[in-house]
Amino acid sequence: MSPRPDVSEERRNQILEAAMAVFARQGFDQTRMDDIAQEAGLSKGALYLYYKSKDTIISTILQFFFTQAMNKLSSFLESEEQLSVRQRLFSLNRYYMQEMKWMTSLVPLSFEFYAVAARQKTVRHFLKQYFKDYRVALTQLIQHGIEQGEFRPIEPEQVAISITALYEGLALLWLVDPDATTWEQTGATSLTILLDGITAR
Amino acid sequence: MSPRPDVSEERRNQILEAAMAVFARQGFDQTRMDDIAQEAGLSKGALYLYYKSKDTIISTILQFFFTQAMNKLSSFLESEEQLSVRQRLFSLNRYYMQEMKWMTSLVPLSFEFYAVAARQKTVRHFLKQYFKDYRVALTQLIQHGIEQGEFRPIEPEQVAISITALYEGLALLWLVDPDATTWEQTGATSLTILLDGITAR
Amino acid sequence: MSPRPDVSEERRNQILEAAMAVFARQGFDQTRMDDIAQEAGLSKGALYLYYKSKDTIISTILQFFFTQAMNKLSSFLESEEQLSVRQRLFSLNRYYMQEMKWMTSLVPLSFEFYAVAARQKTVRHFLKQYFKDYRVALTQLIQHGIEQGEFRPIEPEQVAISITALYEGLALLWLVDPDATTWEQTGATSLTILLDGITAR
Amino acid sequence: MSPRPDVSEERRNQILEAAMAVFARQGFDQTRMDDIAQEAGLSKGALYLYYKSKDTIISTILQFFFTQAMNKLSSFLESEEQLSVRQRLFSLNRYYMQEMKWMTSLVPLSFEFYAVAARQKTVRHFLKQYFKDYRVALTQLIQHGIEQGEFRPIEPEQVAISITALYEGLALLWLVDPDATTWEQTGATSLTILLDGITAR
DNA sequence: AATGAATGAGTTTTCATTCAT
DNA sequence: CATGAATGAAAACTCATTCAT
Repeated sequence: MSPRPDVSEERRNQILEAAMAVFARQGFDQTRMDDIAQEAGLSKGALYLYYKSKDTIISTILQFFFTQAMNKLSSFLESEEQLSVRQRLFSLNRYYMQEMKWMTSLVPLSFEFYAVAARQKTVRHFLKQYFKDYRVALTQLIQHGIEQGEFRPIEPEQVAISITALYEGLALLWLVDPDATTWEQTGATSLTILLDGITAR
Repeated sequence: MSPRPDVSEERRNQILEAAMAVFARQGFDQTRMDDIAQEAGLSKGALYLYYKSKDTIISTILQFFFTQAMNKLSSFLESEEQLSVRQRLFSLNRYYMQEMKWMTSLVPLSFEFYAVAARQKTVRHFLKQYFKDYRVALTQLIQHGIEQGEFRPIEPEQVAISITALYEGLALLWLVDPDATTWEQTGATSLTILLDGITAR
Repeated sequence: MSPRPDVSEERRNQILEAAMAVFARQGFDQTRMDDIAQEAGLSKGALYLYYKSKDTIISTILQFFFTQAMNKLSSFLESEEQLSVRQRLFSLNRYYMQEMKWMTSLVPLSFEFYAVAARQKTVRHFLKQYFKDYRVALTQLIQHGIEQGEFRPIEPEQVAISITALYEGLALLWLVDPDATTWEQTGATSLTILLDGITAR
Repeated sequence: MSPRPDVSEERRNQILEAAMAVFARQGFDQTRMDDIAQEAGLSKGALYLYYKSKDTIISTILQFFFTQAMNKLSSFLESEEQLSVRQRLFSLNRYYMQEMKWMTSLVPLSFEFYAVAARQKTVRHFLKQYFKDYRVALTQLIQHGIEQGEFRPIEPEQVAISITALYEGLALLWLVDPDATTWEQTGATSLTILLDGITAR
């Protein structure tokens, strides 16, 4: 009479979120299935009802995490089309700097994956595609800036790479020393310098 | 005095190098003491004659690895004092790009440490100091450039951070996709853009 | 009286047959309650409505399986009383050889029980009784043959044991190598030899 | 100075014997690696120094057990060539009946393997070859008996199968009910009947 | 009656570390 | 100094059984 609602999807997310939290805190290898279970408020056995193995959880997170990051960039670039490229990049910068606060706990996850990428082909290939998509999106934006006369004629892809590298590097420095500087301002300053370097005069 | 030469130091280095190689290949957690012993051509027991534990090996590598990186930067900055700051930075860039080739196998090690830094205070603090030293050194150089009139008056520390972040980010992108671009050129271009952004006009 | 017919017995048999099929295929220990449930087309929970535990299912099968085997022998021996003992044994032989075909899938079950018998007193005792009953029935038949002058005076129980052993042994050889020989003929030949050995001359 | 003797072979046998004892007592699936370790007087870890897995131990036993059984038959058949075939078969019978006593604890092992054979191709194939070798050896002996005029012209292979089946069946009956009869005599009687059935008159 | 989600004790296997030789 | 056999404390994963619905 009362059809039990399907809790599968809910459980899968519940486990995924718990796993992300614990992985970010302890790293993949230092995290026990028991830790995830406890964080999720489930039993160890329940984990295996929804995910085949620890590796499956990890690779599900990999996809979820970077797909979401890419989606955020895409939707950001699609918006505010009336603004100048420079303005849109600064807007993105502010968005990232603000994200930092609640992503505090998730940035470590990125670096877990980067470490794994060095030794696992599948992870490396996935991230390769992610960074490629990221680069392509930024390249288009820079190209647009060149066409609009905002930037001087410069290889747009190289700029895209520079921007990507800059932000990944800043994330690392921030991870290691959150109090070293006022990161919001540092992000803005770095972007300013870089854009000044390509701005048409 | 002692008839036999002390091989302690030799053995310690032998183990360290073997460990670095294997750690870079497999990651800290995926590496067995057996793997290190085999790579070093020693027995597992011998490892414990020279290092108290696996963790001790790891933290010895941490110090060796980043201290060496810092030393390289220092000695680089001390040399070529007759050149312009811009020239010296490009020289450093060439040096790094060239290092990439033989450091191919060691870059993963950095990212192992970055992942660990997220969860271990001691590692994080060590890296914090490393990046601080790095930042200070570059800040001095930039400051010198400003004083020489090469660069416009800009917060030199922010530039130092930007440069550091840029190169760490490039290392990551290169790790994930070594064939994505001509990294030597990309390094140079990125630096060009950045320096163009701060060059006095 | 009850509007709904009692499906209990039906369910119990449904489960038993499913379990026999799966046990024969995978062995007791390698069979999951899930496997039985699936084979029976029921839920895992339903199994526990009709059987207290996996062990209960197994011991119910033990009883069902060998009781049925004994019943078959009994009813066989009771029939064809007008024939000679020799003829009745050959008739039984043909029956067994023909059974082999459809019992193909259940012979493994016997050997599952034989393996268990070695370590579980209750199973061993049950089989002990089964083989005793079997022996007694055959002994009577042989005794009858002696009295009829078909066989020379020989310890009838020893013959009964020999016949039982022979058929159990043939079942094993057939299980291990179904194509080694024409088992129907081998069964007949073996019986011929054995009966020739006790036939009055 | 004192070269440590290689204990590998010793350990491997030590483990094998312990495993055989425990497997015979508890069955393959009911035996824990801990049980074997304890029986062998070693730690669980030590087991894995000498055998890759539980399955490896089992299949090593499979080979050891049946190869040894075959060797015993072979060497038995090669001896006493001056005796009649009948005498040699009775001699073998006495040997087996006497073996029973110390094999008490190992017969269960056979039936463990027979149960596994039903579901594992590799085990089945191994046993298939074993029984084939066994059959061939006995066939030669029977053939010799026919040529010597001891037996009437009868398909020797069928007789070999009958003898093999008879002894395997007797082992089963004995396993289930060691006290049912005087097995030494039953073995002799069974063989007598069977040989009487093929003896030239 | 029936379901199937959830549990958690139990099992195999791994591996850092020790220590007798 | 050096070895490598041995240890045993984990850790991933399984599955009989329970129970809310």
